[in-house]
Amino acid sequence: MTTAPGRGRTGGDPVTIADVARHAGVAASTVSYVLSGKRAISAVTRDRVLASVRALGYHPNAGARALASRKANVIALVLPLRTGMQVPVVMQFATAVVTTARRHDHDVLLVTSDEGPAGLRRIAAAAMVDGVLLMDVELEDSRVPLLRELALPSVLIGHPSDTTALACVDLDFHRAGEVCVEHLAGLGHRRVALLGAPAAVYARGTGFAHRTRAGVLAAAARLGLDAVTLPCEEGRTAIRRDLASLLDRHPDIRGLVVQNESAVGPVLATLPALGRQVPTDMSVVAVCPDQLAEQAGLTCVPVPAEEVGRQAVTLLMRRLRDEPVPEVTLLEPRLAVRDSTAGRGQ
Amino acid sequence: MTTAPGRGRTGGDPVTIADVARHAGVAASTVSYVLSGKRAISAVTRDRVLASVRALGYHPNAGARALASRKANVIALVLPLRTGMQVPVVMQFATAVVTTARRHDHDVLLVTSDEGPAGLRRIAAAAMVDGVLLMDVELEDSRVPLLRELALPSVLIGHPSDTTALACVDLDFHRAGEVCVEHLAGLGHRRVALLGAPAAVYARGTGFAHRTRAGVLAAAARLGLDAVTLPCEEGRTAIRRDLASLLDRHPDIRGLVVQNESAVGPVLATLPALGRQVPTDMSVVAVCPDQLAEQAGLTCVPVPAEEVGRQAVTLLMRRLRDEPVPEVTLLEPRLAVRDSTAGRGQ
DNA sequence: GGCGGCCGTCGAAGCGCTTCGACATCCCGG
DNA sequence: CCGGGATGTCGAAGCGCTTCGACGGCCGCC
Repeated sequence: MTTAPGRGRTGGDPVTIADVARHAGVAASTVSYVLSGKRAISAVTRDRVLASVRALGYHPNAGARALASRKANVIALVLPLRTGMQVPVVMQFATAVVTTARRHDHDVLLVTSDEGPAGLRRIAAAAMVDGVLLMDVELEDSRVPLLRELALPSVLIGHPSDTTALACVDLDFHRAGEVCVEHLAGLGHRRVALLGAPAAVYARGTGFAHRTRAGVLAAAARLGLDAVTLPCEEGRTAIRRDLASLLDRHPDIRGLVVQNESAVGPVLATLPALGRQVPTDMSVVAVCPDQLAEQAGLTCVPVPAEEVGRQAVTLLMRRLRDEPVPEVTLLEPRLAVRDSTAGRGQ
Repeated sequence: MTTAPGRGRTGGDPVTIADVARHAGVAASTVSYVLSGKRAISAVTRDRVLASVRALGYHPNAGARALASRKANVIALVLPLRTGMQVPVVMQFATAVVTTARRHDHDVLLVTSDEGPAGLRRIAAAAMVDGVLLMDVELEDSRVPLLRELALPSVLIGHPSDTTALACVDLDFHRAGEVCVEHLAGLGHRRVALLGAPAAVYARGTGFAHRTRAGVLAAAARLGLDAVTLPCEEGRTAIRRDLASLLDRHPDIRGLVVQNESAVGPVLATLPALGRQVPTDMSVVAVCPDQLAEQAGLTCVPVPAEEVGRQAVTLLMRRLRDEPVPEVTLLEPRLAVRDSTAGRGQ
């Protein structure tokens, strides 16, 4: 225990690997090898070094480590921080990402999409991160070619149209759409509608919106149901209007699939006002965060944000180790049946 | 334009400062000084260097820079990623932080509170960040003494009881509570109630909850109103129950202050069911994200998440430059009057 | 009994950058 | 016409870490 005078664990005096080496009576490289496990070290030396590490409160300097090893031990999380997105989902997702990354001894750098490709370029060129997690990927996403060009290990949340040489994780929204319709069909409903995302989201070519719609239509066709789909804007009054006009044009619809987080509440609030009790007159099933649906007693296909986050990080870590990963990982949707759906005549 | 063969801007070949120096025909240190502006450089040299920087697509290696300059140009954003928090607020806040930080040429490392003090220690000791933004600070927060000990530049969002040697930013929740009550009083209401955060939040000693309550009570006392305050749990049914029991015990309440994001919707939905039309029978004013209130046509004191985020980063940057900053920065609440409040007899 | 091989450790060479002191060069004033 | 302060540039010394090659000691094997 030869602690140099003045050496404490508190601010001001960063403990270096040389300090640890001196304290343990070994070479700095030995300390490094103990910590990284990249060479065999005798048990007795290892214990002595580890004891010194603890005694001095040593944490390797991130910059030096990154410089020497060419790994930052940081991943970037690129979030679509435009407002109006699926906020709680993003949050849950971010939590899962950070937690999982920490478990793999990595930290998370938060990057907003609106820095755009330049942001990615910068992050990559500065070697600030070893890999990237990209959220809210659109069908034709401008960042995708860039990722290929930069040869930056990445995992996408979402599902661009060309997934070659990428790694993507997503809920199987196509299947989710099918599951909703199958559920409604199983309850005996023959006419259903999808109240989808805002028109702008479809226009942007956002994968999940398109895929859900396709799934709804596919299942409807397969099961011989009548299905109509329409986008749905945000805001109480817009929703009310869209819903009213839908029911006006198709008064015999008995099943509603809602894929629009912010519409769930208003839809449930508006239906009774339009003379439809849920679930007696109208079955409602949503694709939305489970938290939201649970509160409202809503049958839904939850968006498994946490699971997606964990998977994404796991895949990225695998990529960082140069292990092969599947191009597309789709999570199987599950249906949580609650009180908002019921059979005909119940 | 002597580009070494094979040197491109794409993946694989990091461009170093030496490359730029060679390309521009100057010493590496000159390039550094051009980029940092820390020494005078002649216009002609500067332009030549900058041209080379652009031509080669040079971005300084973050690790090397951090190592040599002892600044990471990164700040940590410590978020309370426990669920059930004010999700959209957190998101808005995070957006503002990232955007503002980028404007100051800093990046943002996302850290979860649940790594706790150890996380802060690690980040600080590894010199990964130059400073820390701490959200969701409680009255007696265990991280506060640690911050002082680590001498880590920081800005707190929230307002612990002892702010000595700290820098805190927050909405003036005390004043917000007052503003709500003053508004209700101005409309002629004499009996008001505060439907607050979940009991657990008070128990945790969360500043904003306590302060709002204090503000409500202070204004009520000052203006001679009857005020009752009670916590409010989350979840539709709990809210309904709490609200019903409140109105049962105090049927003559005509003004309601709601400070619970997740309660806003259910409260508005439940009041008519309990025989109170808004605003005819009951005026409702909330302290919540404006987005939420706007949707519901609710009079509110918005939580200015963006503004707080910007301010926090600005203060932190100032701290990093060793400039003095005020210990407490309180943002003046403003009232957004909408359709949920009205005078008696209207 | 000697030698090849393995194990455990060390020293040194960078990683790419900043920064300090040194050194020209130029211009001004005396 | 020369000294001296700006002014502009350079070279070298690290920053703290990883990693490579080297090397001594030990064991087991022929």
